[in-house]
Amino acid sequence: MVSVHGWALPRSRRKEPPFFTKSQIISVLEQVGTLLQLDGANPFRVRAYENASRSLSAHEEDLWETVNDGLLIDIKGIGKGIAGLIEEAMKEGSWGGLNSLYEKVPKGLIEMLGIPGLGPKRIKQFYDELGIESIAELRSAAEDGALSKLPRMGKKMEERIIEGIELLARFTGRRRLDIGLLYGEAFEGRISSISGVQRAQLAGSARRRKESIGDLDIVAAVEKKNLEEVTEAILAIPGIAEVKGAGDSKISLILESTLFDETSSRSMIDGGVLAALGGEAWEELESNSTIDAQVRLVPPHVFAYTMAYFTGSKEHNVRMRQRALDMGLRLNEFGLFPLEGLGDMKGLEAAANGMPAANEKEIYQHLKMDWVTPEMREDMGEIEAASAGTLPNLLESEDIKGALHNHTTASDGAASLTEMADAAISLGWEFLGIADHSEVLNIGGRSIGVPQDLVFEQGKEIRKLNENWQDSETNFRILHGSECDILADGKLDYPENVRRELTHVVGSVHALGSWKNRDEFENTENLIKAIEDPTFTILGHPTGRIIGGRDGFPVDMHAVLRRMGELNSEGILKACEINASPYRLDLDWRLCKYAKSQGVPIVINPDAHSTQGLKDVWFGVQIARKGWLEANDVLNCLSGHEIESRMLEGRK
DNA sequence: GCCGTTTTCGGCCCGACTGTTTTCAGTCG
Repeated sequence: MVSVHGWALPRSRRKEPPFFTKSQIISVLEQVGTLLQLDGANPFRVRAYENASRSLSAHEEDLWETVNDGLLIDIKGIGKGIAGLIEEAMKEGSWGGLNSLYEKVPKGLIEMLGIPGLGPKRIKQFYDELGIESIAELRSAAEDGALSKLPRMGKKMEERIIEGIELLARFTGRRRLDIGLLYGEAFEGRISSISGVQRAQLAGSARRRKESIGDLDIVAAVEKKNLEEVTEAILAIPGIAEVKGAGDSKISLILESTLFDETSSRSMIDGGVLAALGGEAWEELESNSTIDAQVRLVPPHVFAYTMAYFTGSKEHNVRMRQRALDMGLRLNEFGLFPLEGLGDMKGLEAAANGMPAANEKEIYQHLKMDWVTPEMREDMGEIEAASAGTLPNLLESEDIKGALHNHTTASDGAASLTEMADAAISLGWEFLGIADHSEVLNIGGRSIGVPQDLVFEQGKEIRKLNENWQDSETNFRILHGSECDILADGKLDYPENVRRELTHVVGSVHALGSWKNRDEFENTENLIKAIEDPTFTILGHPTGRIIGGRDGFPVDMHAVLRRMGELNSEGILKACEINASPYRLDLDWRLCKYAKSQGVPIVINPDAHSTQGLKDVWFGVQIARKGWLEANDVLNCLSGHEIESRMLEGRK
């Protein structure tokens, strides 16, 4: 659902420039794109704003510096018009002509965009012709039959709109990666086992391991003669709540959790994903969830092309097609063919005359590129790297030898120190970092932090366990850390002598309230202040976001990572966590490459509150791969011995 | 609105599905 909250031009609380932050400008540009659509603007002008917003998010430098250096228009996608807008906003604090655009478009129109099947054109038509400004008005107009009197509208559209409004109310939007993968893999398994399906594979954002998934895409290779019976078999799979459409090549439906009722469905899920899922995910599945899914049925010889196409991302595909065009070729979901000489042939007919590809690798080869792993297909530089042969050698799950941020019963964990250690050993790890909450933390009025004297007790217990393992020649050790609260003023919890007792300090913000009510400049300053504390080693869940739950606090992560990079270059270890819980996945993958470029080491931390929770590391690895990270960039790949000395030596 | 080994105009990715039509517009991914 498109949230109307925040759909207004921001007002600056600052007395001097820069009056707005980069993230505020990014969000305004994106909103302007949507508002222009609803205003009936030229679609290419709309796209220009969307592109500008996107390229600004990818822009790694300090925006205020870029503006002052006059380098704004050097950013691809930002021309004279939008550059002027940004400059005025940052320097003068005003938004020029945008005010009238924001006033002109009623907020209810934005909400209507969330209704499936309704887009800007029809919403504008309803507004212009019938004065409809809200979902409630739209509903009554549909029920009264007023909509069907408009051109190219009929009874069916009215029904679809009413259904869409109900769906919007029920369906809360995107699913977390863990939930999406669970559905996706179970459904993929079901379809694969249908006779007549040569192969079926999950594509889309689930295959790209996005942190949240809007809907599932599954591609199935089916001979034409089997199409009918396969379609029938797919529609008979248990767990289909609703069929939204079914054509010759595409079936759209809504899945619900009864898909998992039979154990055979569960057994079809990939071991890695299944193992990584705790009981909570299952409970959530049982309770409420549904997810949209699309199945694409294609002839086996074009399967690779269709997989590439529906894996996306949209942005990656646009670049791929552009590259094909530059080589005089047309790329689509059926194949790759010369622009000339095909006459009016289209789609599958044309594919018969195209360049064959048995797998995705061959498609990329045709375009003179290395194969790009699905996680990286986001147009974040992978097109250029694949063309130049400089793609990174990504981190693998097998490279992980431990993790540094986990909880025990000393704070809010469910398992004891020895239970957590045993679980880590059975995963084949060489080390486990314990980082229970610091003293100040209480949740719901109940203190869950570890009091100072117990920190010293925990240290003794850990030293004893480590000695035992050493004596028995077990290659395993516990690293004694703390997840130390970063207070609102940028100071760390615990007196310094307590923090000095520890091998590592994971500094995290928990009292989000005061951080969310402050502006980005102040938050960035306070976060950097905390990081500069000599005892601080790892930045835990940097923004505090909960996927599908709440946004993080506003902070300029580029600036934070730049400062961390400077300190690392002085030989002081300041690492950044990728919190691997599927609820967080924070540091965001979009920032990993930048962290790496600044020389900031990454630690993938499951933030486990139980033995099962350790397996969340798998999700962190997916996100690290999505962020271009290699084993060298990730501290989890050090041996137990190396990590301990790295932590101790890095502290100055 | 942006962009240019086709630079100041004329493009801007491509196809399926649906519902409305009798050739196509809107939406979606």
